[in-house]
Parts: sequence; structure tokens; C-alpha cells
Amino acid sequence: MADIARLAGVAVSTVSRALAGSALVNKQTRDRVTELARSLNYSVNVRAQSLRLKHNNTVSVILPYDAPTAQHFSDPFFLTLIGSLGDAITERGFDMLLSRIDAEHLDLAAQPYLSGRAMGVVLVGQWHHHEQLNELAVRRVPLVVWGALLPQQLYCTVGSDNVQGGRIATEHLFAQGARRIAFLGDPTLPEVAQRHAGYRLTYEARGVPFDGQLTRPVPFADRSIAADVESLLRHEPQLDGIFASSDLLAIAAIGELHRHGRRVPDDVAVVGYDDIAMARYCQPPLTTVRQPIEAAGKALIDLLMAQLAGVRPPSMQLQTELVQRATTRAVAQPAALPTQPARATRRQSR
Amino acid sequence: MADIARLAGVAVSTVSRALAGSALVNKQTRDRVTELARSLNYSVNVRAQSLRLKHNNTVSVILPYDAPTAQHFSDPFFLTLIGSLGDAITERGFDMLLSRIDAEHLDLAAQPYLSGRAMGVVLVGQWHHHEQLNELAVRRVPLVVWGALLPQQLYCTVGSDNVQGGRIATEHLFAQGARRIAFLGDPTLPEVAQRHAGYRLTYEARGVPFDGQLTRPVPFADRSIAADVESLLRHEPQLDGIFASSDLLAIAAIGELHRHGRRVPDDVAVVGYDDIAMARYCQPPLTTVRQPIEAAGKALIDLLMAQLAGVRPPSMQLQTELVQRATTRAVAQPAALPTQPARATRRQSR
DNA sequence: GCATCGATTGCAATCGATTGTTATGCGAGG
DNA sequence: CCTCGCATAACAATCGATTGCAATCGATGC
Repeated sequence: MADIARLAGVAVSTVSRALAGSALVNKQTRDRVTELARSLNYSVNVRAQSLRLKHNNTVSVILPYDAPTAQHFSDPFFLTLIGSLGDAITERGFDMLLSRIDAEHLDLAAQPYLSGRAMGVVLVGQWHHHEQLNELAVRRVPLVVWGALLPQQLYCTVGSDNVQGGRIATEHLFAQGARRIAFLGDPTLPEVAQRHAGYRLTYEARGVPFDGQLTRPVPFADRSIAADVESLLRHEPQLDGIFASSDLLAIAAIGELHRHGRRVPDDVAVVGYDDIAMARYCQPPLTTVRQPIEAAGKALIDLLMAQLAGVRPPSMQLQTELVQRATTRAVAQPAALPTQPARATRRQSR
Repeated sequence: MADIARLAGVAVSTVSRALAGSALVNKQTRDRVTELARSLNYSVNVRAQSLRLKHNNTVSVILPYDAPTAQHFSDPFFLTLIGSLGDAITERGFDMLLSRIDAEHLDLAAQPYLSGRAMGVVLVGQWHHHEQLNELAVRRVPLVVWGALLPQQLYCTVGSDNVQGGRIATEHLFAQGARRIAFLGDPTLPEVAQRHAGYRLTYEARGVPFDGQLTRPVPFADRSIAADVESLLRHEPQLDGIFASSDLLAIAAIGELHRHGRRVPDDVAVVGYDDIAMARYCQPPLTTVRQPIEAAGKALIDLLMAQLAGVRPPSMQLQTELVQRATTRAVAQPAALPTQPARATRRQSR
């Protein structure tokens, strides 16, 4: 800026105002300055600017990783969510700072905010540390979390209505005649726990005795799934339905079912969760509970912006929707279950 | 920092040194200061720090978007590449600033660098503006581009060996008896043009007359593909092979073939390009040319770091590999074609 | 008793911008 | 001729850190 000032024969302050388009500087001077800046390929140093202004337009998006399983940056659902966040952030003229932290130390998520790198934080998943997130909220870190709406929650979340999602998946399986329906997923994760709750509630609503043996706590990754499916088939010869808490699990499970000679959906019907792009193209195309990813990115950023504007917005649950494809047989939707396209409902978090 | 200085009864400069772990400050003082900082949840303001140090550890990753088609942040190949870049960047303790620009103005890619936000730029794809990128190189912007290695190229690229990839795909189709092999892709994009060159070279190597009618210039997106495949089937009744320049195109084409009653691979064999995760799960599982995405992220960051260290590293071409699945029939690989796992070869860019 | 030394610590300039306040130049009015 | 007002433009403080250099202090040597 000093160079431009010298070349234009004015003071730096004038250059600053000129580049900001201030009416305080003569139009001629302003044009001369902007022209010089352009020809020098100059652009304002954002670090200095945001230091002075105590303000920047960067949103930190954090994807925790599970250190023990050394899981990489590859889950299709999360990647798609990142994409949707990227769109939402770009649309508002903000920048997106993407980083990863150990899922056991979610408190580190505050770092980009505390160090002035970003105005606020979007955290993807609560993992096992609800209480760490509550602490961040107490410390007034602008934060929105993708995840489940939990009791005693001080921070703001956006997530699908997991209980509802678990319900419509299980109900769909019952509706087509399945009676021994297994659940695959890691219920120590809040979202999965809620999907499991929906699954269980549906057993009760149907008056079918609930059997805990049908619940298989497998992690999100599809590594150990082979053993689980095999054990399930051995102990549960009458198995005729599977509700998997993620599409990846569902697809892996279907592979295993085929290996053991079970037909999908004729012998075992399968419903996944997420509706990742792959669900449409896998074989057979997967029936799944759709989470509205586009809406999710927008909602997360909306709520973060609201926080930055000083409001304490309520958490948000996005409506889920059953997408019937070929891993289940078509069944008329009972009227009691919503079939409209995803729509947001708001609910106070405390 | 001033607060901590006051509380610790020392000067800010001492706090700064203490937090940096400098040996110039007494161990006791240092411990007192770091303890205070911890208890206050304080962490150094990175904007001020990097302003002073004229250095930061942020890498800008830019995903251009095609404004006319309003294509969103969703291409699975690019998303996976972003994931791999994220891993590579995190591993080095850097931060990743992710943004999007109009693919018609790749020169804007310099912005994060010029404004001091990032040390260097990784650009995903050269799109239609090779020359804009050359200008950036002339202006000494630290830049690495995912894309094709072109003649007269002043900037540094990492990409797969597209000619080679086009060759092994086409050769594989010939090897299983196909003779009328179509090409799907937008050859105005450098990478696709090279894949097409490999396709054409294979016709020549085989002594089969090349027929331009079999080349269909469809965009990367799968919107208009239905019409293209239909026209191809109408004008080309003997069509027995398709080489699609991306997996997404291949999968969409297969859908269309089925709609028109052609069996894959029995009537028409199909080979894709990329080996996205979906390729393994789609129906039938897709034979494709694998681009080593993990290696790609690492390589892009390696080359960027080399530039930051002052070297002008040569561009890099990653070896491709044919992954034979169910959209082609198994065929013994001819000895002339490399079958080893992907490995990098380096080639001087000028 | 005084200069010197080593170990610490403080002072003040600096990075590149922004902005409230003050200064300058010019023409008009008294 | 002096003063005032208006339109511009310059001055200087500030944001939060870093770092070369100077200052301090107690101990030591001569």
C-alpha cells in the first residue's frame, strides 16, 4: 500500500480509503489509485486488515477423526456434507477453513476461533464428547454441530430427526412382512443411538417383542462387518430384515449376505441411512433414509451466522424421508408416516 | 497477551518468548506464563503472528466451478481428491483454506496468496485456461495444479498419465473383441483431450481405421448424456464398446444402455476413468482406469512445499492402472502394458 | 571498589492495514 | 485583507504479536 501511495503521490491512508471506495477521497484520486493497484496486481493484505478490524470472514469447518481406527478423510456422507457446506459458505462470501482434530479432543475445535483464524466453527459430529461441546458453549465459542439433539445440550446442533428416521426405516421393513429385523451400528454414537431408539420404538408400537440379540454394535467403518453379518446369520436363521445405521454399512452388509447365498430383498430386506450418491448406483439400488444434505449445509451456516449476529438460535432437526429402491419391496406408505419432501422443523434445544 | 503479562508481572515480550518456549526466559517464568495462558484459554492470535512473521501455514485449495452449468460442489472424484488433500495438508501441520472460483477466471486463484491468506495454492483442474495459469506462474505465485501435462507449460502440475490411461482402457476393450468403440467426454478439457489421444493412438496401433463419428463430446456432468447415448445407438448399431472419460459418465451411459435393452458387457463393454468409490458398488461393478487419489493429494502438497522451499519442481504424472470389474469381460493383460500398482514417474515440464 | 560477565527481562520498532482528528488549499463573503 | 466553510488529504494511534538491542541484577575477578 505504501508503494501505491508513493506512486500516486498520496498518503497510505488515502490509498486505504480509495480502495475501500470511500467518498472522502476525490474521484480522480480514487480512480488513479485503483488503477495503480490493479496494474500492480496488488490486493489488500487480509491478515493485517482483519487484525485491525477484529473481524474476518472465515468459517472453520472441522471434521474429527477417530484416531484408533486412523480413519481417513473419506466417508462419502461427510465429504458430501463438506461439499454442501462449501457451497453455503461460498454463497455468503465467506471462506472455509477445513481441518481435522482427534475425535477424543473436541475441545480443540475452539482453536481456530480462539486464535482469531475464524469467526466461528462448524463441527461435523459430536462423537463421544457431548460434555466437551457443552463446555465450548459455556465459553461462548460460536459453534454449530452436525449431530443429534441431546438432552442437557447447551450448544446448537443441526441433524436429521434420527428417531423418526429409525422409525420409518423399521416400519417400512415391518410393512413388507419382515419380523426378525436386525440393527447394525455403533450405538455409543448419539445419532446412531437415536436411530436405534426409533428402531426399538417401532418394535413396541407393532407389539412385536424386542430382541436385543438382533442389535449388532458395529462401528461406522465397514471393516469388521463381515464377522458381524456372519454371526448374525448363524444365530438368527430367520433373519429377514436389516436396518443399517449408514449406507456404507448397508452396502457392506448386502455384499456379505450375497456371499452367504441370501437374496436381497427376497430373503432379507435391507434399509440404509444417509442416501449417499452411491445408494442409487449400488447393486441392488439401496432403500434408505434420506438426510437432506444440501439443506444441512445451509442450515448449519444459517445458524452459525445467527450466532455471530448475537442471537442464540434453537437447534434444528431436518425431516428425513424414506427413499424406496430395490433392497426392499415396494409397500404403500401408511398414512401416519410423513412422505413429503424434507422440510425443517425447529425445536428449542433447552 | 497483555493481560497475561500483567497477571504474571512481566512484559509482553517476555510472555511472547515464554509461549514460544524460548530458552532466553527463565524456566520458572516460562512455566508461570504458560500455566496462566492455559487457565485463561488463551492462544496466540494467528493473524497478528503471521502478519509479523510474514509467514503462515495455510494452503489454499481451489475448486473451480463451471458457472453456466452451475455445477455444485459434488463431483465425487473432486470431493475425494479434496479429502486426500486434506489428509496430506493436516499431516504436515498446515491448514487448508477451501474455496471456489469461476472456472473462466482461474487468475483469481492467486487471490488467497496475494492477500496473504495462504502461502500457496492448489488448483483442481486447468479447465479451459492454460494461459491464465501460465501467467500466474510468470507472476511467481506458488501454485500446483491438478491436471494434464501440456506443452509450453510454465506452471507445475500433478495428474494421471492420461494418454496412457486412454490407451489401456481402449486396448482392454479391443482385447476382448470390441471393434466399434465409442468415446464419451468433453475434449476441450485438456485431461479429456489426452485420454482421447490415447484412445485414438490405440486405434492406430491396432491398425483399425479411426472413426470420428464414435467420439461424442459430452460434458463431465451426466445431464445431457441420455441424448448422446441414444444418438450413438441409432447411428451406430454395431457399437460394442464405450470408453467414458469419467466414471460418472460411464455409470450414466450404462443406465441408458440398459434402458435401450443393451446388455453390459455382453452387447456393449464399458470402461470408465477415475475409479471413484462408486465404481466398485454400481451395477454392474465398473471396469475403470484408476487414478491414484491418495498419492495425488500427497504429490500435490509435496510439490507445493518444494516450491515454497525455493525449488522449481518438475511436474508429475501418476501411473494409471486398469481395474477390471464386471462391465468388461476378463482378459489377460498383454505383456506390453504395465500392470504394476500405480507409481509416480517424473518428467520435466519444459 | 569497580569493571565485567552471564542470565534475564524490558523497550520500542515493526508487520500492513484502518480511521478519528487535524491540517491544507481554495474560493466566497464581510 | 481577514475569516470562514468546504472539500481533500495527511498524521498518528491502533490492532496483537515478534525480536534486536539495551538495561538490570547479582556475582565474580582484579
